[in-house]
Amino acid sequence: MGIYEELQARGLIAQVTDEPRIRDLVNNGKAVFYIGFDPTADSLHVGHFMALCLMKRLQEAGNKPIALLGGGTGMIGDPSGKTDMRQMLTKEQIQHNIDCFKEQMSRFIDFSDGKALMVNNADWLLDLNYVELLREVGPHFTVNRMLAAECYKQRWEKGLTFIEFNYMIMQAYDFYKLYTEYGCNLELGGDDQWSNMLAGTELIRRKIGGDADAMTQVLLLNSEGKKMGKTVGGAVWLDPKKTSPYDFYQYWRNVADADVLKCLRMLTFLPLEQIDEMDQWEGSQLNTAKEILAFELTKLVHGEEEARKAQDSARALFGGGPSADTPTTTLTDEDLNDGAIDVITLFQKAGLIESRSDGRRAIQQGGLSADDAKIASFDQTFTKDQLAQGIMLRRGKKKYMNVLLG
RNA sequence: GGGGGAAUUCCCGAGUGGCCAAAGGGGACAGACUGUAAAUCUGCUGGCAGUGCCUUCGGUGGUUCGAAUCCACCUUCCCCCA
Repeated sequence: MGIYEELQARGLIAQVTDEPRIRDLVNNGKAVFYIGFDPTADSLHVGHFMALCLMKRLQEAGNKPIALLGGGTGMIGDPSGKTDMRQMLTKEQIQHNIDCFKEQMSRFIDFSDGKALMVNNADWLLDLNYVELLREVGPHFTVNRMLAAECYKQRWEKGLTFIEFNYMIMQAYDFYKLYTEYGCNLELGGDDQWSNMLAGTELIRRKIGGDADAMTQVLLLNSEGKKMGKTVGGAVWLDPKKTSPYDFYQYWRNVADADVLKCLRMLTFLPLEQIDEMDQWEGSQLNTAKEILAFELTKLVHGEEEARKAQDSARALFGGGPSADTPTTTLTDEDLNDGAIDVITLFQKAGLIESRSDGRRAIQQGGLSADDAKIASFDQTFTKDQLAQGIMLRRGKKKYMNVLLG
């Protein structure tokens, strides 16, 4: 089985321009492919992670990846699938984000000895001359075709600004540039990028008669049809400072039953045979599959040690006992009042309640506990001695904090 | 450039002078049930305080005993025409 067939079996391939040709390229290590990453935040997230995994799989199969950082396209903003225009980033923000991206990427992809390249499209896009560009690429696109592109559909209601409308041109130009400068013959991206990618292959064909291909990756949607890797608080980040390894682990540990196998196939590097076996599992047995998924992904992103810690503390917590890796807040004597502290203040210091009112409501509903004993009254207090030994505070089933006296 | 409309608590969306901290829905949170799942049911959702007080309805002023609701100006957004 070649890498192409494996990608297919994992359910990763969404659309391709020319299947036989792409199959031949990637299976024989002849692809020089690129994936673009626009520096919209100071950390990569799960969506990028999928792209990096695809990059890694293809690199291991002997193909050469080019990671394209969007220092130039980031100045425009991709409207694909967005309902609103993004806030424009300053040049400084973009540069900062690029630096963060670079660091995180090099942990996944081997850039040594020219095995992979990292380039920044700011290097060519920022120097473009407007009139020259218009003459160079303008004649190869028609506005009516561009408007018909699926990726702009979402913007019919809210309005598409001219700057964003040009994003497709910029991305097409990138591919053209990489094709001519680096012999890049394949562009990969999320399925929402299809229109932009096609624009690139067409530009290459029309301008210089070259054959370049595009392949999109299936977007990771949950069983409700929403993009995975998002929480109420925002994205699930790869940066441990933004999403802790424990939270990262828990995100995957808590995916819906219907999504576990799909995630295992699409995101992990476990052999397909092993995953197929898990496919037989049912009911609560799926919890094991979820643990495997969470562990494998945490390991890929944060390393084995962090993954182990996250798993241990999750098991300990849900198994009832304390754990050495429980998140801890340390209080000082200044936090105490006459050698004691009241419940609400305590939970507030631990960051488990948003306000004192929130704390009162939580107590009324029986949502708070300390050392597995439910808090029954607002005016319960804890003494210095109790704190000194450490108290495990808990809100609901999943949020907890160990409190110590420092 | 001309004409019309809108801005409400996390989101959508009621509310057109006191009974509004503000209907309803969504989401979030908590409880029951469970498998750290889904579905379902219940509670809860500005802050501080034990029935009271404080801050909120785009911004700034004004009218009034009293304004989310009325007036003026400002800002932003949308729609129609060009």
